[in-house]
Amino acid sequence: MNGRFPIALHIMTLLCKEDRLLPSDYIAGSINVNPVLIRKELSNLIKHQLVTSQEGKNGGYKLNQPPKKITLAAIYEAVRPETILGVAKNQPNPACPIGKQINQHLNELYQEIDHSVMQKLDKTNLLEFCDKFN
Amino acid sequence: MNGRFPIALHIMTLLCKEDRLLPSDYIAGSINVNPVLIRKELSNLIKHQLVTSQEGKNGGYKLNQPPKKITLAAIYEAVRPETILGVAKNQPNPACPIGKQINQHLNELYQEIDHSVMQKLDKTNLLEFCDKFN
DNA sequence: TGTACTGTAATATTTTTTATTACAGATAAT
DNA sequence: ATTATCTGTAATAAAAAATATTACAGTACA
Repeated sequence: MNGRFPIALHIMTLLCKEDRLLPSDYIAGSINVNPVLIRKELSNLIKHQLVTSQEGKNGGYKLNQPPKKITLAAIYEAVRPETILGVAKNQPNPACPIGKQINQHLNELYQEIDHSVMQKLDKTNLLEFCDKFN
Repeated sequence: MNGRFPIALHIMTLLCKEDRLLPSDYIAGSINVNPVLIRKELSNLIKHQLVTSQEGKNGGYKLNQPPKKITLAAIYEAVRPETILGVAKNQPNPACPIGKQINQHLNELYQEIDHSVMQKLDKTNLLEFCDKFN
């Protein structure tokens, strides 16, 4: 789980709750981060077909699917780093028999964990998550 | 899952595989990071009673329990940050009804996920993990 | 034709992580 | 007992990653 997930989920929650075109500045104001960062994450969410945008005046962003159809797993999937965090940057000593093999075994372990996280996140959809808010 | 876990697991694997007092320099050499970082993580592992140390010449570190008794969950537990990653540093706008509540709901979600990760990690012990190495 | 948006690049700043230096204290070997 | 080799830990530096800022082209509504 990385730092982008809370931002992506926050964005998706806003888009779900306020069922209209929201500009990036509005979203950035709620999350309290820079609008450019939000537009970048929105670009990514568009790429994953979770969001659509409308350019120009009175434009903004909205959900591309009914929130009931969007699982938290799909949101996580969109922000998940391609190489699993914490493994890729390690460069253990290849001369050491343990160091030489550890990343392979770590990757297997991480994939198993990732799988169980996805299963968990797949059980909740965006509408259900949003219903928790007063 | 943070960046300390791979290091902690690598340390524990080395201590398991080489059943003798290992100095921090040796461990650092296998992981390819600075020895002081290793000693810091070892301090933490000692605090969690997974490892013991012997000071002075020919000293070093060794496991404090038989590897069969040490689950990967116990290792993860030792390096898990107290405040859940990615939530604590977010400071959403309290004037926004969504922003005001999001961290609470994120925390609940993260705790659920964390719980399922722990369940998964609880199923493998250090000996089993080490047996995967040739 | 102006205004308010998106999209994106380039750069700067801040934060986090990791490395380095330094040294006191412990203990085994000589 | 003296020396060498460790741990333990603090203080600082450097590197890397995350985030913010600035800038501006393109789009579409009014």
